[in-house]
Amino acid sequence: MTGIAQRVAGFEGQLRDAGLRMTQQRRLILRVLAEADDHPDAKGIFTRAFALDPTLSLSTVYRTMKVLETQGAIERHAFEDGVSRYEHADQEHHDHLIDVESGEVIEFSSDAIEELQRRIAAELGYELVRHRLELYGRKKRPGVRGKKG
Amino acid sequence: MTGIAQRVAGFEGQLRDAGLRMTQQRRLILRVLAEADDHPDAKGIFTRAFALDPTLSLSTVYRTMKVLETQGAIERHAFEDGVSRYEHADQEHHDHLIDVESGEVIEFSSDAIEELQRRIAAELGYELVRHRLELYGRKKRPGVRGKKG
DNA sequence: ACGCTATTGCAACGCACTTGCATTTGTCAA
DNA sequence: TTGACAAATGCAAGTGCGTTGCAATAGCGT
Repeated sequence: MTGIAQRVAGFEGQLRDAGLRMTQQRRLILRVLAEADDHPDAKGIFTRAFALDPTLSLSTVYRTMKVLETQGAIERHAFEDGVSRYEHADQEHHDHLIDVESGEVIEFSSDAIEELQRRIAAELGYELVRHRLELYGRKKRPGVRGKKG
Repeated sequence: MTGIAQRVAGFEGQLRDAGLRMTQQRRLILRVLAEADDHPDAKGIFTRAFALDPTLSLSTVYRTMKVLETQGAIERHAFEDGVSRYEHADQEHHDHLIDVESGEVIEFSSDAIEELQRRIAAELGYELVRHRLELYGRKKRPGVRGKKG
């Protein structure tokens, strides 16, 4: 895993190249994101960041998320409830499985499914640009399999 | 294809069994949905239905969509823009490919991808409950293939 | 240190969707 | 048919997430 400090520093240069500024607020939000191992929404990010700097405002979070997304520093997802959730983007492409009972989000990736999607699009006469795949599942209890359980 | 009239009549019985009423508004919305071959949102359905009966209100459309979904008469999807789109449910399961240029929605289904998803979930220790799969693609121009085109 | 302008906080706004309430209207029983 | 009761409707107000106009603040190059 890359260190948080390096990540933030690296992003600072990226911003500067785009003529943007590395503000206290952006640094703070970036840190919260880097420390997150889940998929928080704007309010969640705000809450965590606000605890560290109570002058932060929610609209700054929204604006910052937009900047970060444009810069490719984070990825935005909207699961079933429709609210935008974020994760930092310094990782391999992956899709998500959501536990329908707990709401827990599990990441996974499958070359087979990526390839299959590309092929399906091709068969329909399309070049695949991107996709959205979410699996919703229920945890299997080990030892219970089949109707006769 | 099933006739619209039968579909509406069939649904009427379904409603009655659930202790609900077949009102003029529901009949009207059902007809609009049956005649739609696209994936309209609530406002789109309202516009089409309003043209046939200008006493209809938008909140009735929203409420009716909820009833229809609960009864399993329609399916709700939310693509990238987040607004809910609807289609009648008397068809096989399918996923969607969205043309990123025109917004056109193409339906497709693939047993291979269904099976693969089930397997992936199983490998993570989950039983697949449902999924959401959307492909976003760009129309391939015939005769242009590869970089040297 | 200075000045330009990006960025911020705040409050107001936009949009999709929901809801409280008084009124209308299916439906079922007589 | 008619009557009555609960379900459904229209309207307007309310939610919730996200955006935006504006005046004040603060990065950053000089």
